[in-house]
Amino acid sequence: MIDETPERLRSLHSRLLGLAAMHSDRVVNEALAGAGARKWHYAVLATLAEFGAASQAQLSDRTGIYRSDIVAVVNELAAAGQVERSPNPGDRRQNIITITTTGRRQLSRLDRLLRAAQDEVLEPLTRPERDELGRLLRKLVSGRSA
Amino acid sequence: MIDETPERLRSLHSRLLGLAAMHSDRVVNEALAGAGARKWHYAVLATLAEFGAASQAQLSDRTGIYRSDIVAVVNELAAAGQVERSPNPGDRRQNIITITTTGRRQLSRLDRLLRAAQDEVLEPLTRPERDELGRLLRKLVSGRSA
DNA sequence: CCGATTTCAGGATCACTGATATCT
DNA sequence: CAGATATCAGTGGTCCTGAAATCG
Repeated sequence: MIDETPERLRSLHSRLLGLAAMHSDRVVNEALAGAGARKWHYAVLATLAEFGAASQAQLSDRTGIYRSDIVAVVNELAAAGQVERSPNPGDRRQNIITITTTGRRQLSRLDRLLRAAQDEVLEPLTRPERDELGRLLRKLVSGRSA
Repeated sequence: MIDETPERLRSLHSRLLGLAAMHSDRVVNEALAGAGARKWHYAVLATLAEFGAASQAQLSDRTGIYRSDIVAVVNELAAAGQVERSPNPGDRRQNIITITTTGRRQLSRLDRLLRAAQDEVLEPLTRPERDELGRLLRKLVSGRSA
C-alpha cells in the first residue's frame, strides 16, 4: 500500500481542497439524486423558503448561481410543480418566483437527505474538528459571499 | 453589507468546501495560465520528475487524472516539447513518457507560480491554521489517494 | 480467452462569456 | 439614453462511461 502520489502534489493545499470538495460534492449529489434534485435546486428552494418570493436576479445573488443558469433551474423546478413563475405587474422585466406546497415538501425531503450526506462526509472528523474546519473554510472564503 | 445567503446554505460544510475549492482553483489556474499550463500539466510534470519515466496508465494512477483524459494532457505537453512519448519495446501496448530538459525548466517555473498561488489562497490563515486545515482535509479524504 | 493499455467519442455538471429583446 | 432583467447560444474544464484496437 505505497502512496504513489508525488510529494509536490501531496503537500498542496489547493489539491487537498479540490479532493475534499469533489468527494463531498459526489456524496451530496448522490443523496439529492434520490429525490430527483441537484444542489442548485436545493439552494433555490431554501432561498425561497427563507427570504420569500423573489426575482431570478435576486435568486442569483442569494444562491451564487450564475444569472444565465438560473433560468434552467427555475424551469426544472416549475416543471416539477415546486415553484411558480409569474410576471411582476409592477416591473414587467421581472418574473416572481414563488415556492409551492409541493416545493416545501420537497425542501423538507432534501433537508433530510442533505443532513445525512453532511454526516457521511464529516464522519472522519470529531465534532470540534468539524467546527474548526468550518471556521477555517469560512475564514478562507471570507468576503466572498460565503 | 447584509449577507443575503440563507442560513441553510451558510451552515453547509459541503458548500464551504465547494466555495473554497472553487476560489483556490481559480487562483491556481490563473497563476499557471501565466506559463501556458493547467494543473494537470503540473501534476504530470511533477510526477515524471519525482518517479521518473512512466507509462500513461502509471501517470493516471499517480496523478488521479482519468485514463481517458491522460492522452490529451500528454499530447499537449509533447507538443510543447516538455515530455517525449516513445513506445516501450518491452511491452508494445505501452508508451513511455519522459520529461525533457524543457519540461524540467517549465516545472521549476510552475513550482514558483504555484507556491505564490498557495500563499495567496492561504493568506487569510496563520501558519498553524494552515497546518490544521491541511490535517483536517487529509483526514477527510483519507483512504482516497490523498 | 482473459486482462491491460491506449485511444476516441460522448455525456453531464458547472463556471463563465456574450448577445439579444424587453422594460425602467 | 443608461441600466437592469430574463433568456438563449455556446465555450471550456473536469469527471465519468463505454467501446474499439492492440498486445501480453
